[in-house]
Amino acid sequence: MQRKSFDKMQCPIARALERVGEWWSILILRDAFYGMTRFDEFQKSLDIAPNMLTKRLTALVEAQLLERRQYSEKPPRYEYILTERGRDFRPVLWALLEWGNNNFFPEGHSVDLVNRKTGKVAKPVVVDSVSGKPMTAEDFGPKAGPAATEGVRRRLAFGAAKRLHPELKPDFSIDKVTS
Amino acid sequence: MQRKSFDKMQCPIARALERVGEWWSILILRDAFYGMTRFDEFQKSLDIAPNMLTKRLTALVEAQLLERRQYSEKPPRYEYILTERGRDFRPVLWALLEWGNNNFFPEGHSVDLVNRKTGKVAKPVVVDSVSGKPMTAEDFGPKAGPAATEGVRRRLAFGAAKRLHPELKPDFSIDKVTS
DNA sequence: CAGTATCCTGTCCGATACTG
DNA sequence: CAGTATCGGACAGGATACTG
Repeated sequence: MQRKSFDKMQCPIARALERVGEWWSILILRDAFYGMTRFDEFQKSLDIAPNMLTKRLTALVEAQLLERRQYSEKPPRYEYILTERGRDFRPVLWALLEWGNNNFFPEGHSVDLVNRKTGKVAKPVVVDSVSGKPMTAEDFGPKAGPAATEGVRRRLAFGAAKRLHPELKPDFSIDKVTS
Repeated sequence: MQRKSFDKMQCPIARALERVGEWWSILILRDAFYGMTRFDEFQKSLDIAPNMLTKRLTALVEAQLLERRQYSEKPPRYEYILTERGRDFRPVLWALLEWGNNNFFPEGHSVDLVNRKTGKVAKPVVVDSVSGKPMTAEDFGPKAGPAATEGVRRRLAFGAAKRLHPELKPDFSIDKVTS
């Protein structure tokens, strides 16, 4: 064992990273969203070593983010298509893009997300679709779910304890809620 | 050189990954959002080797996601506080959490994002704050920005070309927009 | 408590050559 | 075109011991 399995940690972020935490994985998904499906399309775009690409593609297929589909009988040819689970990853990619744009492009943006109808540059924000409110740290926070284990509870309790320090402003967890 | 520098790639997602692409980095940020600030708080929560934690913390400080702040003269003690750039990462974390919850917790959620006022479990979605519309792949797509380089343009053009295949449904880029 | 110092192993990753 | 095979280097990451 070199790296610990994050699956043991009962945390949704850790489990997500278990599938897309590798350096190349997210970039491959990005290109899949750009419409790429074939081995050499990915390879040219990413300038990645072929053996590495094979490995990452295989892992993404096993994690069911991509589906390997034969599109030619002879010669046998395969393409890699985003599954629903893979397409569901889009919000993460966009949040990451927005963060990258805002923080690491002093020279100006290279890519923007654009409204197809109006042509205007979009400004992605995360909103709670239940209440319709933007998900600020003041109004929303993490809370133990039905399947929470001891480790998770401890971490959440920690945030609740620190709530007393008003000069720090993290996402303090919610231990007791006025429901 | 082991890994290529993603900074060379003029892509916002690649640049973002340059800072948070390491396995532990995002988990450290998660705990920072939970309110943790000290070395041993992170260490206990993550069960990470101390030398690795030192390395990752240093990298996050250098990337200006965390700030190392002295909170005691003698003995000299430091804590790690989220900078604004670090706090700005929250939407990514929440998108990742949501994706993890939806896809890898058949046994039920361990952590939910909750509306503090109503106590209801939130459903995070990405919305364009300019138009107020949910950012679906049909209505929004990536487009070359003012500082786009040749490599980026090529990738975007690729998506546009594939637009002709209606059976595939990626985020085809926007080459020409009816503004 | 907050790390530093060593040592070791696994593997990520790149480079290159080769195949049906 | 779509990979497989092989090689080697760098380093992430783990384990442990130690320090002020």
